[in-house]
Formats: sequence, C-alpha cells, structure tokens
Amino acid sequence: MLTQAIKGVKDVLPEDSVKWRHLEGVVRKLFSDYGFSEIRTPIIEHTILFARSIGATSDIVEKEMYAFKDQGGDEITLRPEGTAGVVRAYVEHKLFASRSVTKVYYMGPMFRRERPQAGRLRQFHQIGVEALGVSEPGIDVDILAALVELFSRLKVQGVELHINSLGCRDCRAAYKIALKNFLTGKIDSLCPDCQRRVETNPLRALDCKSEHCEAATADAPMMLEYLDSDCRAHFESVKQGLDDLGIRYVINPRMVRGLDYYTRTTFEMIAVDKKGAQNAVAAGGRYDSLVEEIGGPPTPGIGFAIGVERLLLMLPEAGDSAPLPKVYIAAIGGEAARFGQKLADALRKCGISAERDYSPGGLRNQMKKADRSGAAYTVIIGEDEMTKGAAILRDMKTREQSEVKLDEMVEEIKKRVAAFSTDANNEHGTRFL
RNA sequence: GUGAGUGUAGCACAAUGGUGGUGCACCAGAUUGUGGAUCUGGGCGUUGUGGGUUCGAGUCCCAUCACUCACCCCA
Repeated sequence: MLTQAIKGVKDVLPEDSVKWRHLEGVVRKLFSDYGFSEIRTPIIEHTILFARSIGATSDIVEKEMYAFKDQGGDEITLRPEGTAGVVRAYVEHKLFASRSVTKVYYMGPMFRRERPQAGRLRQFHQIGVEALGVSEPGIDVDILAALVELFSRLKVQGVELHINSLGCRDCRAAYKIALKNFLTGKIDSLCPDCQRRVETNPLRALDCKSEHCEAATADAPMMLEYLDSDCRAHFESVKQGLDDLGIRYVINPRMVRGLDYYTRTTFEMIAVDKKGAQNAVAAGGRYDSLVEEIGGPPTPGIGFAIGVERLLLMLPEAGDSAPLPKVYIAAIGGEAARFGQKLADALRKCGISAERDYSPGGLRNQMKKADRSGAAYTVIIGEDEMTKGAAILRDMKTREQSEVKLDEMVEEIKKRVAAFSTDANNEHGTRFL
C-alpha cells in the first residue's frame, strides 16, 4: 500500500512531537549535569560489529537484524542497539588516549525486526549513556543515580530499580556450569521453552514466568553466590553507594540481561504495574570485556539504554502542547491582505510568531480562526483601516482593542509581547505543562 | 516465528441476514466588519481487500492485508 507505513514503525505527529522534545530537553540538561557529552554515531554499521558484541547466537543477531548487502557488496546492518556503535567510535578515534574516562550519551532510532506489540516496535528509539575507562564502582553508582534522577525529573511514578551482578567472565563461567547441571537434573519439570534454554541460555530459565519453572528453580544456585571476591566487593560497593545516596533498589538475583556482553553490575528500571509484558523501560549494565573483544585496548565500560516509546507511555499527560502564535492577523480585502503579509513577515523577523488566514473570508470567520489558533493578539485590518492608516489591535483575552497606526504596529506589538512572553512561554513559543 | 482478538465517515461508536446511522470534529449560515455559547443546514462512506454461501451480506464462511494484545525476545 502506497499510503501505509512499514509494519512496526510509527510517525510522530505534530501533537506528539512536543512530548518528545520535552523529554529530550530534560534528558540533555540532566546528562549535562552528570557530566555526559553527546555522541552521534551512524545508524548503519558493519554487520560483524553487532554479531561480535551482542553475541552471534543471540536472538537479535540471529533473526531480528535488518542486515543487507549494499551495492558495493558490504555487509551492513541497521543498528539494533546503541552501545556497539559507541564502543566502535571510542576505539576508532582512540578516545582512550586523551582522557581517562569517556562519558557520552546518545539518542536515536534502533531497529529490530520483531512482531510489534505494546511498547515494542521495529523502529524504536533509545536514549543511552556509556562511560568508558572506569572500573571503580563509583561510576556504577553515578550512572544509576542519573537514571533514577531522570525518572524523578520526568515525574514518572511506579518504577522500580532492580539490580544484580552477573560476575566477570571467570566466575560466570563457573556459575553457568553449576546452573546447567542443576537444570539438567530438573529437565522434566521445566517448560518446553526452558528445556531448550538449558543449552542456549540457561540464565533465562531463572526469569521464566511459567509456574512450573518458578517452582523448579526455586532452590537453583544463584549467580550472587558464585561471585568471586573482586566481583563480590564491587557489588557491595555499588549497593553501599546507592544506600549513601538514598536510592531505593531491589536486588533481583534472577534478573537476566539479553545481551552477551554484560558483566558484573546489571540493572533494569521496571514498570511495576505491568507484570511481564515489556515492563523494562530502561536497562543496562557493565561490559568490562567488550572493548577488548572488538579489538580495542582492555577497557571497562558501563551504560544503559532507555526505551523512549516505553517511557513516553508512562509520562504524565502534558496539557496544552501546540505552538501558540502570539499574533493573528485578520485582513479583509486585497490591499489589507498585502499589508497583512508584510506585517506578519516583519513580526516573524523580530522573533514574534505570527499567523494569518491564507484564504479570504469574512471577519467573523477570521476571528474564529484567530481564537482557535490561541493567539494572544489579533490585528484587524480592513478597508477603513487601510484608508485611515491605522489598524485595530485586539487583546484576545480581555477583548480590549485599540487603534494603532500601521507604521507603529510592529513596535506596539513588540512592547506588549515582551511583557507577555516572560511567563509560560519558552523561547520557541511552545508551552509545556 | 507461535497464538488470540479487531477492521463501518477525520475520530469515537451504532446498525434481529432485508434502504448503513448517532455523537464529536469539520464547513456554511443565522450575525453583508469582531472569537469560545446556541440554533439551523451540510456526508453518494469502494463497511480493509478478494472470493464464497444466500433471493438478499456491514452481519455467515474462506483467504488475504492491516492494526491490537500475548508468547518468544527485549528498550
């Protein structure tokens, strides 16, 4: 169908884009407060980058990537997540050489070819941060604090921070074997999905919602019990840091992250009212081996990504959102219309948003449109005014109007708008609530 | 990839197998130069699409497409 968007992608219409910009504004300020700078990496990368970083056998790489061969025969993929590209840029531009820590954030579209449903799209957007070069748990705490503060600034209620530690490569390997043995012993009481998972992704069985599996894994070995002393100390420090900042969290030893590169600290921001389905609105963790794995120097890293569409679903409703023109110009007759055009142009060049009716119509009609546009003032120009050389300036709220000479109109409006714009309107003439 | 549900006007919804309506929105007029209220008038909609059953299908059947929800997976 010519007039139909691709499955799983969405238009952000003018009514909605206000919400997006509000979110982006809050996010940019916050990340700046926490010392992150923006990075913009390409939407396409070499396919191999994602295969290496996310894990070749992960669902994302195996069946969800938009991967194609371009005209020159290169294997290209539309990014399914943001970390890989950032890490690639970090290594490619040798950012590790000039500073000890690199703290960046990004926001933009990601692509995964899944079956769409609530909070899950094929083109979706993530806002994420990455901090590279620091292995100390203090950075984990900073990152978590930023995440929690973001939800607080956005006034989003009903979320819980869940944290876990997956250990490092060494202690997780030992744990995986122990868990696999345990699950193999219970194989008959697991759901078909989990029977498969024992081989492919045993950790996932701990996260299964099936009652049988919950019961069967009730006394399964937990990763936290298998942490080596360094990983355990790291996790303890993170918890201590969160406590010091008064950040509430839930230790969730069964929490599993989907991407292969996570180590040690992992976390999710969970919407408590949605049990099960797409309740993770933000998630992240440490990835201390990733930089090295894709060919950079051994460098620890940690980051998170927020699902923008999921977060938007939780945002409290903003009130008035359409941009409000400050001045509406109602002109009757050809000569007046020409003056109206010039007046609008002059106002706009002064940074005063002006709107007018493009089609001829009676004054009543134009007043109606002026009213609906939400304009604070309306300039009324007709035959009489043109001959008199003075038009009517009407305050739409008080309904008071006065005669203003045509050549003084711009100055008069500037004067009034200056007083008006100090309150609820921001620099774009857009009102948020 | 698996399963279920839903497709009727711009939007939200009606219509025992028998001429497809209502509300909101929109446009015009009442008010030939003054806005939010009120009143009056204004819609030939390929009933998602294609087949089938029937004298007759928005309604029943099949297929297909789209959307939605859940599983899987994940932000």
